[in-house]
Amino acid sequence: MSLALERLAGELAGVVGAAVELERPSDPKHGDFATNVALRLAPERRTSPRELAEELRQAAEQINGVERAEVAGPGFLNLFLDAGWYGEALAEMLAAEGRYGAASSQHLERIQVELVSANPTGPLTVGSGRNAAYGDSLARLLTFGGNEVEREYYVNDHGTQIDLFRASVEARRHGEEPPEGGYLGDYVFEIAKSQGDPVPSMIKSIGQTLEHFRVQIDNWAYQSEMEKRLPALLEKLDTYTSEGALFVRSSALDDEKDRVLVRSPERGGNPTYEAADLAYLADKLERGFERAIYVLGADHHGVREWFRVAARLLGDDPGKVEVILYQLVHIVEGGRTKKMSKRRGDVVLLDELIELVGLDAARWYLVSRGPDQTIELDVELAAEHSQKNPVYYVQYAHARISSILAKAGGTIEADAEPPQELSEEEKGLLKRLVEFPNVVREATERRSPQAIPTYAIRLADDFHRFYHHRRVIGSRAQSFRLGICQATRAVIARCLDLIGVEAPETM
RNA sequence: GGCCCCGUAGCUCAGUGGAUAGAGCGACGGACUUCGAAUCCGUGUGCGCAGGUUCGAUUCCUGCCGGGGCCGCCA
Repeated sequence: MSLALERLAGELAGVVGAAVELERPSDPKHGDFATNVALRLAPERRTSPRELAEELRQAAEQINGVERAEVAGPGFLNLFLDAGWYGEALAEMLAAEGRYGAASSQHLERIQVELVSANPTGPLTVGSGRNAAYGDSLARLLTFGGNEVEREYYVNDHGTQIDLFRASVEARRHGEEPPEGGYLGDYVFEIAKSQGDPVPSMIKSIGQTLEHFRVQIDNWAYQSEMEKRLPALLEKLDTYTSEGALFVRSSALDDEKDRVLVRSPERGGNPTYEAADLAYLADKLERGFERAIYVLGADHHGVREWFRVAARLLGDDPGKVEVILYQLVHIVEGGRTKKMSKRRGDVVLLDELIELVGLDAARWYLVSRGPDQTIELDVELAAEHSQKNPVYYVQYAHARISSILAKAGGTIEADAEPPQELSEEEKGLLKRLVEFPNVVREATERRSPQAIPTYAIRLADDFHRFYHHRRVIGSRAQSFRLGICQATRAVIARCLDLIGVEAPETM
């Protein structure tokens, strides 16, 4: 929470002897900030909520920055703050510069975020784009919070799907149809035009798409490398052979069944994906990550429990493993919905979406929906509406402020005296800015980066309203208002950065 | 059959154990001699259904209805 708000909450907590949370009521009549602490505490204090609130009210009115306090409803305490408090809040934001909103006291960790990890059997789809936009934004939030974060892409470069992909390309090179279960997409024809193993070049092209999408992968891990660690790993595990296949006794650790790690000779004798998962997790944990976050599509829902079991099989803490599932992206064509399939070739590529709606709009769009929500993407509609994407509304506010600050010239006084009486527009905007640290904290804790674009829209909204009603340059409160502009611009820029979107000076 | 996600405005979606549930799109009407009109101001309808927990539930729990997804020696 912002320091100015923390100070208020702290002083109230001192009075009541318990933690106090201050929230911003939706109705301004209910104060600038309010707390329900009396309601929560009344039962254990054996008193009525209103009585407790009244006690708190009298103490609150003695606190510096509180203009007046009211008890309302069943026992809410509503605080009305004076201009001095708003000045304090603004000074804090300006002093913190770009760090405003970054967490200061939480437990920091070394975190790995594994994201995308799509098979290199074709270009990235918008489904992978959703994974990338979500995972990267989460990584940015965690980094902003002070954690040490690494983004990793796990490449399935070995196995049935890869063999089918190579065979499909090879077939097209000879003008033949791909084999049963092979890859039918148009891109296979393109790849078939060039010589050599299509897998390495596909991996390279995926990397380029991600880089263009502003996702910086710190490390690429390869399934084939992980499988090399298997023999040593298998010796340490409780395994047995049945019908020629090697099983691990995972059911002993609450898994729903024992898992095959190495297939029987009749089935090729190759290690399964679960085996590679296990070796890969061992590798992650050995590298010292205190938390391994997997960002996976909802179709991987079945493996969620497996990763936790895997940690236990390795004798490590399953609490270090965090699996985040996001629902799939479906494509809508002519009013009909269908699931994407890379094998069938029913896909919308991430590169296509970017081309169609623009990079910023694509990132904004894909991160704006909560991970639990299925996205139904109508490409035609998306292209048609792209100019109306709220990202431009937010970027416009940033550009507009940049223009004002350029016109005003000079430096901003961090401690500009607030006017005697603040307008509703100034208060509204400042209150929104005061909320920012909480928004960041909750977005991070709840793994909900979509809260950032939502907040950014509200902030831009408050700014545009302020701009229309209150003149900045040439007003008596110019210095203070320039400070507000400066702080607003910094927070908008931060929001956009957290979701990988540009903050333009001009548009 | 077991498990996961969703059901909020005409549409696409936010949101929260609290006081009158929001935004964008769409529709209609206003506002540029003044810091950027990609803007602002105004006009409407809604938490799938039924119970439970709670001072208070759209939010948590259970059941039902409806939609999507996963349950293979596939990845």
